[in-house]
Amino acid sequence: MAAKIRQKSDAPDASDRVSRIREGVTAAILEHRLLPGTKLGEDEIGEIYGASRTLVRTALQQLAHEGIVNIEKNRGAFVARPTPGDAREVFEARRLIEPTIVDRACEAVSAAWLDRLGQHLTEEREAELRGDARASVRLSGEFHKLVAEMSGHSIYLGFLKELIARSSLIILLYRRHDTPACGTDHHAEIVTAIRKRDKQAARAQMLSHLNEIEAELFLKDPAADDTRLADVLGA
Amino acid sequence: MAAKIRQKSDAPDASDRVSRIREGVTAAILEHRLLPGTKLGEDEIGEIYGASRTLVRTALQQLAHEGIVNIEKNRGAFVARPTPGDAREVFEARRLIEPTIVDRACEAVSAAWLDRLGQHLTEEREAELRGDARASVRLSGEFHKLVAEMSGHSIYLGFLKELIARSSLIILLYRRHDTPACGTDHHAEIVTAIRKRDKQAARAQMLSHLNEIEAELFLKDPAADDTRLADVLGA
DNA sequence: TGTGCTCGGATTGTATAAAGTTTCGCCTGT
DNA sequence: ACAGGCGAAACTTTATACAATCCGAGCACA
Repeated sequence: MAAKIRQKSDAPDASDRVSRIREGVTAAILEHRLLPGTKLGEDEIGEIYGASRTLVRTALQQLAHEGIVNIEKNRGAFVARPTPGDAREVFEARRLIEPTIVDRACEAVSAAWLDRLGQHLTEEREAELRGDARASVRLSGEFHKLVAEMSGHSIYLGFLKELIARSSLIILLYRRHDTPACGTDHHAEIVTAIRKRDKQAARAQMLSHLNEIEAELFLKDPAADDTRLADVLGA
Repeated sequence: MAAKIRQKSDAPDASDRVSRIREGVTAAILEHRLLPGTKLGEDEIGEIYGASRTLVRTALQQLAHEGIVNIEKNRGAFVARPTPGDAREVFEARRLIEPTIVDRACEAVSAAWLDRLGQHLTEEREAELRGDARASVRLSGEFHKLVAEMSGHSIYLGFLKELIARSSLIILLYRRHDTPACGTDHHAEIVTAIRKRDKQAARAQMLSHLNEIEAELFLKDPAADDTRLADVLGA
C-alpha cells in the first residue's frame, strides 16, 4: 500500500466538489455561456452539481474574490459586469505584469514547454478554423495562463488568472468587432520569441498584443450616472 | 427619511461580522501576535467573536485566498508559513508593482493626500519612539497600502494588500537583525519625492527601500527537505 | 387611472445538527 | 521495554432547519 503523500491543500485541480463547481462556473463565464448580470442562484447551481448550498456558497465566494462574480447582500450572486474603468485597470495591470512573465518564460524554455506551447497553438488554430467561438475564447485566455505557468512564479500566475478571467468578461462586454478575442498569430509570434529566448522581442510582442486587444474595445465613459436616463430615453 | 443609497457590497469596512473577524485575525497576524503555524480553530475564534463557525469559516476562507492562512483538508486553518521561495516571489512582485504605484501616486498628489501621508509618518515615528514594535510593524505595512490607495488603482491595491500581508509574515520569519521592519526614513524620503511629483525619484526610492528590506532577510534555501531534520537535530 | 401600501412567495443569511476524518492515548503482544 | 494497533475524543466537513430580507402582485384609495 503506497504511503499517502501529503498533497498541497491548494492543489489547482483538487478533485473536491467545491473545485468542480468553481471550475464549471468559471468555464461557463470564460466561454461566454454565462453573460454579465446573470443571476447565479444557490439552489439552481446546487441542483446542477448535486451539491448542497453550503458548497455552492463556498465556490461563489471564491469566484467573488477573483472578481468575476459579484455578491450583493441579501440578493445573491451575479456574473460581474466590469465597468469601463475596471477594464482600463485590468489592461494596465496586464501591461505591467505580462511582459515580465514572458521575460521569465524565456529563461524557463525547454523542449517540454515548447511542446506544450506548440500543441496549444495547434488547438487554437483548430478551434478558429471550425468556427468554435467558445473554445477560441477559452483557449485564448489559456495561452496567457500557460505562459504564466511557464514563468514558474506562482504569485504572478495567481494574479494573471484573475486578470484573464476579468478580461474575458470585458471583451464580451466592450468588443467592437467580431474579431477573434486574441489573434492566434500574435500568440505564435510570442512563442517564436520565447523559443529564441529573445526577451526583448517577447516583451515587445506581448505588449503590442495587449495593446491591440484593448484597442479593439470601446470603453465608453458613463460621464454621469444621472444623465444616462435622459440620454438613453431621449431618442 | 433619507433614501437608502445602495452601498457597494464589498465596502472595505462593511460592518458585517465576517469582516470584523477577518480584520481582527489579519491585524493579529500583521502585528505578529499570531505566529506562523498557529492553529486557528473554528470554535476558538467563534467564541472570541461571538459568532458561529459558519461565519468564522467564511472569514478563514477569505484569508486563505489572501495567502496568509493555509487551510489543510480535514485538519483546519493555520497561519501561513511562507517558504524562502515564496518570499523571493513576493518581493519580486513588489519590486514590479510598487514603483508603478508610486508613479501613479505622484499624479494623484493633493493637499488632502499629503496630509494623510504626513500624519501617517508622524504615527510611525511615534510608535517607533515609544518602542511599540507591534504598531510599528502594522504601520509600516499600512504606509505602502496608503500609497496604493492614493494611486487610485483598485486592482493594484488589492494585489498589494495581499503582498503586504505576506511580507509581514516573511519578515517575521526571516529577518536577520532586529532592525525596524520598514525604516521610517525611507518612507519619509518616498513621501518627499511624491510631494515634489518627482516620479523618477519616487520609483527609485521605493525600489531601493524594497531592496533594503529584502537584503535584511536571510532566505536560506532548504536544499532538500529530507536533510533538514538531521541539520536541525544534529547539534 | 395612477400611486402607494401590504401581504405572500422566494431567496439568502445564520445557526445547529449529523457524518466523516484525523489524532492521540491506551493497551496488548512480543 | 517497546512497537504496533485499536478506540475514543476532538475537530472539520457537509447537510439541513430556521430566521431575516427582498421583490412583486394585488388591492385600496386619491
